[in-house]
Amino acid sequence: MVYIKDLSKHVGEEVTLKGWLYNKRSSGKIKFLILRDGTGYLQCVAFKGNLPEEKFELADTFSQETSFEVTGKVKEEKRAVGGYELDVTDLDLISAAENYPITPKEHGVEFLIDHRHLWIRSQRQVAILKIRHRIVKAIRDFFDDRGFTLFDPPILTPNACEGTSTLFETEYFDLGKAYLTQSGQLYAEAGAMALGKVYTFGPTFRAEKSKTRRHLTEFWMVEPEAAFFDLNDDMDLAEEFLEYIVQTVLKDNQEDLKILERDTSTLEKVKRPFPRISYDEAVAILKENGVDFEWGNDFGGGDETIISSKFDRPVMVHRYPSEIKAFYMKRDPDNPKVALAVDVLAPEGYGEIIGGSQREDNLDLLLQRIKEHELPQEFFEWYLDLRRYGSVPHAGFGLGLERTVSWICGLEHLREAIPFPRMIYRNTP
RNA sequence: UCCGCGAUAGCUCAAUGGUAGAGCAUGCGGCUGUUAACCGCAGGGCUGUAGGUUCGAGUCCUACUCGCGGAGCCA
Repeated sequence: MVYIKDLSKHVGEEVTLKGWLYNKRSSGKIKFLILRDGTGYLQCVAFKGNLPEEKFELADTFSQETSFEVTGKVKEEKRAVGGYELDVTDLDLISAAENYPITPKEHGVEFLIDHRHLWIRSQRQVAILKIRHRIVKAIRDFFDDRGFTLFDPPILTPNACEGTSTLFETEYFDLGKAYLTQSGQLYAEAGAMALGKVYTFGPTFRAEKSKTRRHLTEFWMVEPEAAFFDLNDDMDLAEEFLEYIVQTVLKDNQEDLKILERDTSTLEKVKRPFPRISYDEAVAILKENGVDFEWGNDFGGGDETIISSKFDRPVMVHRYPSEIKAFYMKRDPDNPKVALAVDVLAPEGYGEIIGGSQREDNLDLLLQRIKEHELPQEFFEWYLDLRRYGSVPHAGFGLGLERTVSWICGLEHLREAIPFPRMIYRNTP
């Protein structure tokens, strides 16, 4: 048995393939069966007379998504999808598929998402999932090659990490409530004090009732954290990281990007250095564009689009008002009103894909922040220990995997960037 | 939580307040190079639910349910 992606090595040979029927066309004495096997698409041509009569008729009984085995000679054929074609000499049914719900015509998003378990078989979804896989591998390769150690944080946690988001709650035996993690960052900080440079990579959960195309309740996040990094080191890392991911996908997934009809010219521009602007400069941009924006507020989705539209590559916005940022972010010694935080805004309106900061490494200041945010100090004692025993400057960031996939693939909605999206009104299939 | 929009055949959508229609899918027939193939025929509907207005409601009104998008919050 061979796979469609390897057909170039078998031109002229008779081979057997297995897969599913993607589409079928017939014209009397000739039938075209489009086979898909997860690695590609292949037009199988059944000429009457080239295969036993009963096998020729068997093809008529195959409906969309029927699984079957096919044998024939491989030849190059410009007219066919993928550039190769199979002259069928034998054909066998594996299992029938009656009335497959997703037909070759248009469907609404609601119908497709109801049938997500089948929708992922379609060409477009396969391309997205392959790119997602390549991005995940690029992320791991990037950090592994730069001395970062994978460090898995717990998913069940006793408290709200940043004390702001609404979290999913569950009963944890006799210990009361536990929550699904919204970030592995605090644990990553502990890891950085042990291993120097670490990254976490796993699912995170937000119970916010967000009803937008940019939100999921369950999504994947990668969070590097490095000891002895300041904000500039953090931004250097973030831009090298994004450049690597985008250029890797451009190198390895041209076919998939073509299927998605992604305009790759904007992705090709994702090269260092990225523009770095302060929050103040970003506010000035908004005001120049007629937005009535008050210093101290956070940017909304529309604001982010305006700011990012001024640049041809991702833009890093740093030094946000500390009031709107998490308690653990270090304040700028030159201006305590702002935090040493950075958000990276993707181009083309895809918004914030990275949020990061230098962390507060001073015990007394951190204690003060916890009080100001009215957080329960007892839950943070272990975190405060990191400042009690050899505290060092450190920084890190979090990158949302689905937003990154969404941006690189040019998707309309985050729900296509993950195999089984979890949204506020949907947890099936 | 708030603000908009929507719900008609398996799917995508039409239908001035006056007999509920098309394309795709499905079934049958035709075609030796098709590219979401094409041509012909056929089956397929309690118009989201409950009320109301009207001689008459898919269409107008009210409530509800479900969904979609946006705000807030964030990756």
